Amino acid sequence: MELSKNYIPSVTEARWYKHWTEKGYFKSRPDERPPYTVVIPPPNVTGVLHMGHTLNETVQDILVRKARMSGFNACWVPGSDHASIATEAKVVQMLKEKGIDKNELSREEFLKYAFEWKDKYGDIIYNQIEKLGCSVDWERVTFTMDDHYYKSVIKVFIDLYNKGLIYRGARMINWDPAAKTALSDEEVEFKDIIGKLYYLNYILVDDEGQLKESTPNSVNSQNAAFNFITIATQRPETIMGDTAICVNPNDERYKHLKGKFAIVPLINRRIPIIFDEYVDPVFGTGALKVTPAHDINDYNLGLKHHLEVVDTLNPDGTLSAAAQIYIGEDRFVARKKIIAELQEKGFLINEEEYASRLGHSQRSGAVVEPRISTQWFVKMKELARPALNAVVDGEIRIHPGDKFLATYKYWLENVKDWCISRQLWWGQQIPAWYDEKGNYVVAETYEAAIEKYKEKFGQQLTDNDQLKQDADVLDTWFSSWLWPMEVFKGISDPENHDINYYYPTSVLVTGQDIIFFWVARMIMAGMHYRNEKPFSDVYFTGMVRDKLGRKMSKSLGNSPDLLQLIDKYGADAVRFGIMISSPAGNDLLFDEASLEQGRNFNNKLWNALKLVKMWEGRTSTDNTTQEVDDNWRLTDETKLQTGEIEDLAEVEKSRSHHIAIDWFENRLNEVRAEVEVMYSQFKLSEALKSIYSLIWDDFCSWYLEWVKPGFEQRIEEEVYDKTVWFFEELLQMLHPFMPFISEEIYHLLREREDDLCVKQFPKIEAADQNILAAGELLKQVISALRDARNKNQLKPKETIKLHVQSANGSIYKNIEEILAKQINAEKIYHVNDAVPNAIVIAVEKDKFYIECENQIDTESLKNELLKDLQHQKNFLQTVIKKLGNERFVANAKAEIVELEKKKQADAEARIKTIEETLASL
RNA sequence: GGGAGCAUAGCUCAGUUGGUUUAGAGCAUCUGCCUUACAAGCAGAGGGUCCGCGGUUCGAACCCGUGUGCUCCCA
Repeated sequence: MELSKNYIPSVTEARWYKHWTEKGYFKSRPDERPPYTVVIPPPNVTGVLHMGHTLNETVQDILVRKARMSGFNACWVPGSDHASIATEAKVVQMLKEKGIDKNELSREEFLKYAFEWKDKYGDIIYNQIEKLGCSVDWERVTFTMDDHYYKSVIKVFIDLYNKGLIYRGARMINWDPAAKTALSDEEVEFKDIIGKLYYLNYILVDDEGQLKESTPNSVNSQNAAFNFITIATQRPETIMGDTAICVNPNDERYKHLKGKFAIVPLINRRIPIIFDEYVDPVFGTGALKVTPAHDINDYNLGLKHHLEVVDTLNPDGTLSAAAQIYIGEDRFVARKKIIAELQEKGFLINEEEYASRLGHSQRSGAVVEPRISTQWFVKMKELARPALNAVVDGEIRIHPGDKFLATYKYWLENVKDWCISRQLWWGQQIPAWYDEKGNYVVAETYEAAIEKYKEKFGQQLTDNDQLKQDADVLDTWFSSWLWPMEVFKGISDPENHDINYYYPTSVLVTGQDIIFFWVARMIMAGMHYRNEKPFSDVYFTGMVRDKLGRKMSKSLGNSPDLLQLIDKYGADAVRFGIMISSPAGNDLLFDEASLEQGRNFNNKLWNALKLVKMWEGRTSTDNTTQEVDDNWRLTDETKLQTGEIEDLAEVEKSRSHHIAIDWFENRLNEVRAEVEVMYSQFKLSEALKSIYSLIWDDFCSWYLEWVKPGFEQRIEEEVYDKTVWFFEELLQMLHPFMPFISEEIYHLLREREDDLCVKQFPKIEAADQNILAAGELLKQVISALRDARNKNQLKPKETIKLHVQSANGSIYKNIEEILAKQINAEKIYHVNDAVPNAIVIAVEKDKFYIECENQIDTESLKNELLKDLQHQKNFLQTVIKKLGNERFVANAKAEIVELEKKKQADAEARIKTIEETLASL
């Protein structure tokens, strides 16, 4: 079979994904194996997968594939989220472009458009998940608005309401004037701004001071007929909502104002001066205007002092009739006009810059208004306690823990009630039913509501129109917090087989930005409804940034298109690129260069395949070592004794191949163990690096070169078989990270029935440290000799004669063949004395002499050796100093002292070698 | 304002209970190679005041204090 020059991902990827799904490898049904369950953090249906998702899905796929290959019944549930606010905004926008006004549609008509939208974008997302190679169970796709899901959300709402954990009430909430809905505290993002502090004069009047017709509604600084109190405010446009001025009771400046009143500029409302320690006398003028309808702190003050609440804003952010002036104008426009008027009329006496933070809606970006509004809330305190304990007690482990544990704890310990109603249509409609007077009952259906109403209010309703359902829907997170349960129908059918088998799930992989929105609340819901954690481990990935460290955003245009990347580099390379630069929990700086590295790695694997395939038909069975037996690793000496082989010289020739095989097998075991530890610590990037290096450096650069037969030469069958086997093992290790190419090469290496995708990992054998050390020494010697060739300008094609002077010459005799091949030596001699007129190299205790025709630059050789000598002597010095320190010898552990002694001996031996080498020059 | 985290090679990061041959990797850089798997490659090299200062210790990249700089969360 002819293999292409380079690996071409596009063809193989589609073919293998189809094969895997046809074979049903990703399908999971409960069985006797232990489950490994992962639920996808549902991407919302508003868009396409961005690089953050790509990282996230890749991490999950690696964990799931690894589990599937390690004896677990792996189940990865895909799905998507209806994303109430975001989707509704997009649908409204889409309708607008079609010339349709949402307000002219009925709820049902609007939802029809929304579901069309969902089908379109849901499919785009699923297509991308597939292209990326994600091994999700496609028969378990769940959407948060699916019928069973919808019903379970309603069921939970009713249940929590009946338990008194959900209530309805008028509270200060965050209002999004663009989306015209309430938001939860978590949906508000604060941004630093440079605002202004405006100093305003309010005219003071006595308590009986009814405003007379003649009272001016302007003051001039020259006009001294009035007394004033000066307040400082950031929001002069809210003065029409002022219902008091508050000062600190201990503030001497204002003590005389007890019982006095002030007049709100422009609208002439008379408001009391109140006293409360809440006010900081140092801030501004020490006098605070109180606007209960538009500030949470003012609202609390208002409750305490029984102040009137005047809401001067409409839901869309324009001024309401209650504002009396600039009615219907946008809050920001009105603000400018009010400032101008205040200035003109002399009320504004000063303004200064002021650093502040302004709340923005996470979804619409609009500046959020604090607003009194009647909404539905979840009482969080009671739900929070078990969720806190689950993490604090270590039942749920967070990775990386040190970073997020404190954040998690703080939030739960200071949790506030959760506003869950949204003034939208896209979502689960709140199951509350009202009569004309506003009395309500909570029930699943209209019929049930009628019954409930009768019970609660003792009234028989005769006419169907008498109860109306709440028009609002629930916060999307109020549905997502049930995700790990309801994807297995754990809420709608709590005792079913699936939920009992798959729950709790194994690991949740998600972004750290939704720790409160989602993670904490899922734990609450899980603890409440199943009395069991929803997952054992939480793995937080970092944020994907561009290579300059900037957040990826549409406006910067620095967010690449996933499908284009896959087209250009292949899915494996994308997965490789994003994982190799993704240290656990840290932000990753995305650079296409790492995808290129992934593509190059594909190619390296491909070429290794080509090399091995070249040997396929060239195996030789004409050798004493042809029989591969279980004891093939026994030393030849042992075999001699047992009579298995009769003559050592006979096997000498293949000896070096055995060393290569021996070494690589142990190296494989060593890395397998390392990778296993990294998996358990979620250090996936590190694991990939280890596998990458094992394949590229150890397998391709060293092992394959060591066993490579000469031009037109045959390869021993045992060596060939072992090589193919090693290759397979490497592909298996790589498979969770790069599933497509590993499967492809696995099948090209050898005709076979099975698939790598579900091949089970072997038991990890311990690595023999002595063999590993021998391999390292060989590599070290080869590198040193190649370096010497380089430095002495020996062309790669020029052959050399190598003389080895070692007290332990047999070591080098055994690896002579490899050594000669690797440094292009035509002949290797073993000597007992220095060889004159040669390039000398000292490695550990051994000396090497390169005999060649070039003029030898003794001077630079000498310098090189002197430099090394100095280094060794300095090192020896520090060791001797340490050992000479009585307190070190007395206090340090015995093995540490022993180690230092060994260091000393080794350094002394190296120094001796170098000195002898120098003497021979 | 409160809290958390980080600072190691040009860049991105490892570095285990403080002792692992006077600090490692990948990428980038430099040198030499079109060597019959691979130039998307091969061989080799250079590169560090472990942020500054002080302390604990026989011994500190690691522990403590402090300063500086960056990032994030919360009000």
